[in-house]
Amino acid sequence: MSTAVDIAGPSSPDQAHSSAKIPNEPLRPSLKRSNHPYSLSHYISTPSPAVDVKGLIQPSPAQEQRPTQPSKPRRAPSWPDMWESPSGLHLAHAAELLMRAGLLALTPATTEQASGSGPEEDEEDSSGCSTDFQPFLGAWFPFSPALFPLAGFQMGGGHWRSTAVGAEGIEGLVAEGYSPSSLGGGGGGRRKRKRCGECVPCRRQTNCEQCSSCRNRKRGHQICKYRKCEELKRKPGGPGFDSRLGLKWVKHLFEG
DNA sequence: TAAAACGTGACC
DNA sequence: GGTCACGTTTTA
Ligand SMILES: [Zn+2]
Ligand SMILES: [Zn+2]
Repeated sequence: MSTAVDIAGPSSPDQAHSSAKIPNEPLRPSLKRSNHPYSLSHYISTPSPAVDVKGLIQPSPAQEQRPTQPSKPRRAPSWPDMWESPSGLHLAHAAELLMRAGLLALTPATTEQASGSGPEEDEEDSSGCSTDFQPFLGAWFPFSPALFPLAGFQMGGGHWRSTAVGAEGIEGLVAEGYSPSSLGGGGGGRRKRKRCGECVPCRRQTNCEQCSSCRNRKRGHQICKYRKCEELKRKPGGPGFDSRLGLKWVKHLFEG
């Protein structure tokens, strides 16, 4: 009874509350593309969406117009980037093994999910983000879904479709790879994950200004609690999962 | 164990 | 150089 309410949270009256920043679009350029036309009532348990929608979604026309790509063509997510786990584990290796075995068919599971033909965004909080891949696993992946978040290989974070899918997928890219500069140049520095941009909190566009994070933004350096990405809330390696074990297992599967 | 504080990566 | 916010460390 709290979760649902939490999400709706202290619906900020309007973006005026969104602190100073959170420029009309709280989401970074790469994010704001995800201009979902959903009727908010989807993610909010509010009897009268019309009202909240205004405050939360804000159909700013400015968002509509896409200036034919920002000056900075967010480089397409190259595989290696996505495979690198935040924990330093190179999923690439595992992936290679998988691909060699023909298991990893990077087919975007977006077929209809993105089509919007189905208003039912079966997006149930966190599960929604990682569900994309579920079919794969269930179908012919010898791994349990729980294995995937293993090496920071979070579907929610680096949505696969981004690579294969067309413009839409790429544009909506939120947590595509990481900046090339930060990848190797950092020198062992751990990279930050990015919000998925699709979960309920991510879709929120305004800060509540009431939660502890909002009130304590100066010191807390945290995003509004109601906007905290569900994916980021999860531990990078999943609860009680040792990523190294995961890789070992993968190798073991293919190399004996 | 959760929350607060802090360091700093990422982006502009 | 400033802001935002993720990840880690410290504190309660
Ligand atoms: Zn808040
Ligand atoms: Zn999210």
